[in-house]
Amino acid sequence: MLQLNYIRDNKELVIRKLQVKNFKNAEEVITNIITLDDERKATQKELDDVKGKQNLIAKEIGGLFREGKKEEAEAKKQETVALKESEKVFAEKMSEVEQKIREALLSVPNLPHDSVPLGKGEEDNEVVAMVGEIPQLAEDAVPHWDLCAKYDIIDFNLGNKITGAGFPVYKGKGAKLQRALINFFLEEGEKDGYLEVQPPLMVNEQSAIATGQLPDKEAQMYVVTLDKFYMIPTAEVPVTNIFRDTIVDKKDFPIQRCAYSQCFRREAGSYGKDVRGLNRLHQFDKVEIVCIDSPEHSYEQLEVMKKHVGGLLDKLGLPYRILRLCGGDISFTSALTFDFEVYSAAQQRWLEVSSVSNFESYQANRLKVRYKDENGKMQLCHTLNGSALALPRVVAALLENNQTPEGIVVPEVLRKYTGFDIIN
RNA sequence: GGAAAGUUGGCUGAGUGGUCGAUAGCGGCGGUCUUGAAAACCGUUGACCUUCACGGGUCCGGGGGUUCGAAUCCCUCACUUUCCGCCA
Repeated sequence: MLQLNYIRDNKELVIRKLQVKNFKNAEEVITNIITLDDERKATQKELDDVKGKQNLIAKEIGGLFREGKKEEAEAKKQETVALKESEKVFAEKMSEVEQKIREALLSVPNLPHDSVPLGKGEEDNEVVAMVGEIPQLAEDAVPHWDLCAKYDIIDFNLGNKITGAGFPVYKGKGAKLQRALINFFLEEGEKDGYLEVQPPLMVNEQSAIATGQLPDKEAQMYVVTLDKFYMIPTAEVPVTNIFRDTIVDKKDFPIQRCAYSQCFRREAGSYGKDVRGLNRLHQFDKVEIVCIDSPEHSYEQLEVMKKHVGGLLDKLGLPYRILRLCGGDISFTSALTFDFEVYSAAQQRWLEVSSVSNFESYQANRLKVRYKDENGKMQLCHTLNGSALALPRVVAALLENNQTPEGIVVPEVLRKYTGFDIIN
């Protein structure tokens, strides 16, 4: 959520920036919010006045009773009758206006950073880096879903039987490869100063609202109806909510957390080649990194996080590119996002394996994560997060890119975790 | 699943209808003492809305009610803890 005072002070800038995000009717929506807020202020003043008068009378009555002046006190009581009536009217108007403001603010996305390019969709994203060599595969190279079947390491049909599409069963070396990647990612995180946490996989409604999954993305989550819990779509939700309603110490910046979790996404509306094999799953494994920092340093921290994510891919020997998402493709809550995509050589496709974002104070405003600045003033923190990394597509690329006539070669860095160097 | 007790400021914990935004301790900040630190002592220390300011208002888990007046009484919801039952 944007801060109302910021909108008031920077109306033109806000409207201009919202247009970069292709937000419709920016001018109208923003003008309306300010008008509503003016109304709120006026109403509050009247309400405060009425309450002030009542408080005064109540005190007088208290004094009169103590002095034993009963009749005078009773007379005073009459004075409050009219005040109570108008209090009711103003209070109703107040909550009505506040509700309208809240709804309007929730509908406004975060403002994009100055560096966010204009654009409508993914075709307009800016490629900022290309790292590694695109592997040249043999003529008979096959996509990962064939390799999974050939070596019997990931069984999609079995998952279909047990649950449904998008819930594969990992077997033997496939399962071990999963464990190896998780351990590798977590230990690399620890090396770079991230404290490991293991969060709940279900969250309550409040947590889902705080990080922005509700109300807009409700259809993407699995819901435990009996208890009204939501299966997490990413560890970002529980890990960021660790800090909900807290005042953190600026001495602790940057606060860095990493967490492995399974993630659950309904992925309503997906179809075709996008969902083949490991490309898009309903349940998948991911190590997430979450940071909290001051507004002054959050963009520095974003670079630090990018370096961490890139380092993981370097070590795995996967070719990748980094995209700066354009206004049309960047998420509702993000100010600046870099996507990391690995090249999956048999599919000849780029697959997104990480998304690293700075949310500035947008999430923090809903979460109420604050710190005291040098002057002792309360300030909202900046929150950031990124995948480091999501497993399935990393596995897809590893299988495809490393296939040889003898089998699939396990990257050097993973061997101490897998205990084998080839899948055959 | 059954029963009981709770939810107060950064933390612990008083307060059961009127100078209570709230006693006290811890912690934090400032100071005295000290070469420095610790200890001791003194002072200070909640958030939010509104206002140029003075000031006014809100907040004692959430919501509603009673009352001239609610942290305090009533209703309701949520959560926590303890005991019993069940159990990885």
